[in-house]
Amino acid sequence: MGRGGRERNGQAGARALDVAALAGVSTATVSRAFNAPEKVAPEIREKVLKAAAELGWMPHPAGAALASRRTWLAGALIPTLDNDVFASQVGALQTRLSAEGVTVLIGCSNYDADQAANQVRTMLARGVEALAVVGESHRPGLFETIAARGVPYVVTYSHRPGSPHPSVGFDNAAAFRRIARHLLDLGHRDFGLIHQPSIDNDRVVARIEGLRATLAEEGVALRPQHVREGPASIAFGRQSLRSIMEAPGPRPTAVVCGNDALAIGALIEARALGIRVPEDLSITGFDDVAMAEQTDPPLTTMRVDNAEIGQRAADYLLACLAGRQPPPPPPLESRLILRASTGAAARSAA
Amino acid sequence: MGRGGRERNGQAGARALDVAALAGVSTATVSRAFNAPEKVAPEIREKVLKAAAELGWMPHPAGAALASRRTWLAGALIPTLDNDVFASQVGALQTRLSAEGVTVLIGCSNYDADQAANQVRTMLARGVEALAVVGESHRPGLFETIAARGVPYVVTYSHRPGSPHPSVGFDNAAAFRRIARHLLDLGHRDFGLIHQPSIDNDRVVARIEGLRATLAEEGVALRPQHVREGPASIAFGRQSLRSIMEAPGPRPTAVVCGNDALAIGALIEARALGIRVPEDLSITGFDDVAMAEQTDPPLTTMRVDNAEIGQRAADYLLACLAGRQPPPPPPLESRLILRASTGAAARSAA
DNA sequence: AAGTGCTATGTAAGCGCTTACATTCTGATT
DNA sequence: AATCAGAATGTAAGCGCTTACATAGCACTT
Repeated sequence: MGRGGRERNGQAGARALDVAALAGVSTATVSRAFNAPEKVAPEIREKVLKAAAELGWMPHPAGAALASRRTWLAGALIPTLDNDVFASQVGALQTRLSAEGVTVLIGCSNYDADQAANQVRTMLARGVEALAVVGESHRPGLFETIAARGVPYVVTYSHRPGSPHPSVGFDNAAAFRRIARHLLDLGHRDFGLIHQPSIDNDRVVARIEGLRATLAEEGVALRPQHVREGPASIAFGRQSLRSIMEAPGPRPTAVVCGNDALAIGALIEARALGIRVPEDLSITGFDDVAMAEQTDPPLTTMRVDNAEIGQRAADYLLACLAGRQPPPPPPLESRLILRASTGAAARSAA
Repeated sequence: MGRGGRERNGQAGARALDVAALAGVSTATVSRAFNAPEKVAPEIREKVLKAAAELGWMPHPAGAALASRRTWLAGALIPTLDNDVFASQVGALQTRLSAEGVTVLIGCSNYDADQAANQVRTMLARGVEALAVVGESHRPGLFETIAARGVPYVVTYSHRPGSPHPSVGFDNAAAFRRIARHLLDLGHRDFGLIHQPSIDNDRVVARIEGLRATLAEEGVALRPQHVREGPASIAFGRQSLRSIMEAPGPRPTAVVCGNDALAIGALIEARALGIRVPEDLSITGFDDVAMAEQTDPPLTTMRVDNAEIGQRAADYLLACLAGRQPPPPPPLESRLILRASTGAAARSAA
């Protein structure tokens, strides 16, 4: 039988009806004054706005969402907020979307595919109208679920040629091919690799494959004893470099790292071990964090414009929401930043 | 006259009514099966859940919000996502809140008070039921606006004794008093200071005041030519240290930095200038970032557990939402991490 | 046998807004 | 003067859900 006794709670309790009454118009006009100002005569619009201001009224989003079937919500699925790379992507995405009145919901997967799937489910349940998700290695059916809802989405950060998904990012494999080529050109033939966990992480997998493929072109292979996989931390970089250099057999003359934190760790440990960089050993990073140009020697690394990824992803999704059928975005370029941590290969210690 | 021709859009178009029909119950029971399972007989609940699964139905949040007057939305206002300190706070806040079914909306002010006010307005309009905001120096009336809506809030990151707001954070002034005391104890009497922009930033202001106050106790004052204010970057730290050391008159024997990035920059520049740390100059940071223990020499700095701030803020807000009147949270401790960048004062060059 | 207190379910009235369609009013056209 | 197009506004029917209250069913009492 419903609640009966209306009893508005004194607080934030103005409704469109109250504004309409105060302005001497109907609720339809109130709504139009806010959502389609051009359809309301200027002086009436003025009156409505004044009445709304007086009552401190703003359209209640739940009511609006229900009636208009629009939520003005978008979602961003990222591995973690604790990584600059994703934080700045999301930041840019949000800035761009909020300028169009779209609020961004953030979901963190903590690099776990199940959590990712849950977050997406939650966002969908919340009614997001567009979704940006980092990477494309997710639980099977994830993208289908999204598409089945008719929600436009875009993969961010990585751009794999041949991927069935629209994506805004760069080609991770190509980026590492570029690094490999650079080192090969310097004469290196013995390589080490320190990288992040590759499970459920297509970016890391692509990088490793890009590296291996390019080395293979010159008949060079990575030796297992020169490869380390672990947390993307300075500490892991240090410990890995030490154990690689202590491994039996010939030492690598170049160590490729999955990101700058690992590379900085490697650099620090090399110094601690009395290994000269780049004379005895070349080291490369990835990301070009602020610290990379301040290390001694400064770090050769790849730069990617993460804010631009976020922004382009936002633009793409916005275009989809506007009903345009935008072309899949082109890949972004990553750029090799040559600094002093790489140099001509030392005579191999083999 | 309303839309008339119902015409459900094939897609995600199941309603509670459809589920009810399929399960052979009323919509009330469907609702209860989801929101108050204990009030529904187990076998009926089972049937409802199965029917919902079959139709791929989930409660539509706008309808739910409208009817229940609950949005299960909370907001977090931070300066920027581009800073680990805030990113991890938000991350922890979100993890905790989402475990209770609350979705977090993030607003970035970019250190601008007007943007902050706008973001808060937007979040309030979106119907957030609780708010965590970094710092307390905001546009006058901001907190009143929030409180007027009956929305519980908590100030994060800083905890100022005597503040009228509930806050989860540490006492920035006390933290810098601690640093000052440490350096005074080491015999320093000539200080430099490199800090972030202080406008609209109560944390930075409190730190500076804590430092000045403690120095004053020993009759020590900061000389204007030894103070620099600018972006919290490694580069600004470098350039500031150089210009401080080049300033006419006696050089400081200790330089206090507003955060680790500035301190790392100062450390790098000291090395470039041939100034020995800590023999000739002591340097301190703030935050204890991962890099701080890897610098040469490792950096003396203050550690704050940002994840814990986020988590406690979440717990406090959750308690408010549960209708409990939780006591204002106690301040957190920041901890001085003594490393090798600080040492006994050199004989003053005065 | 009738009454009592439970608990599990159903009924139906909104929540606050948008929007299709109806209505009114204007000024231009015939 | 009559007609009509077009613009501005009003009317009122939902959007999909929750929940106060009513009701039915059941196990005990007395």
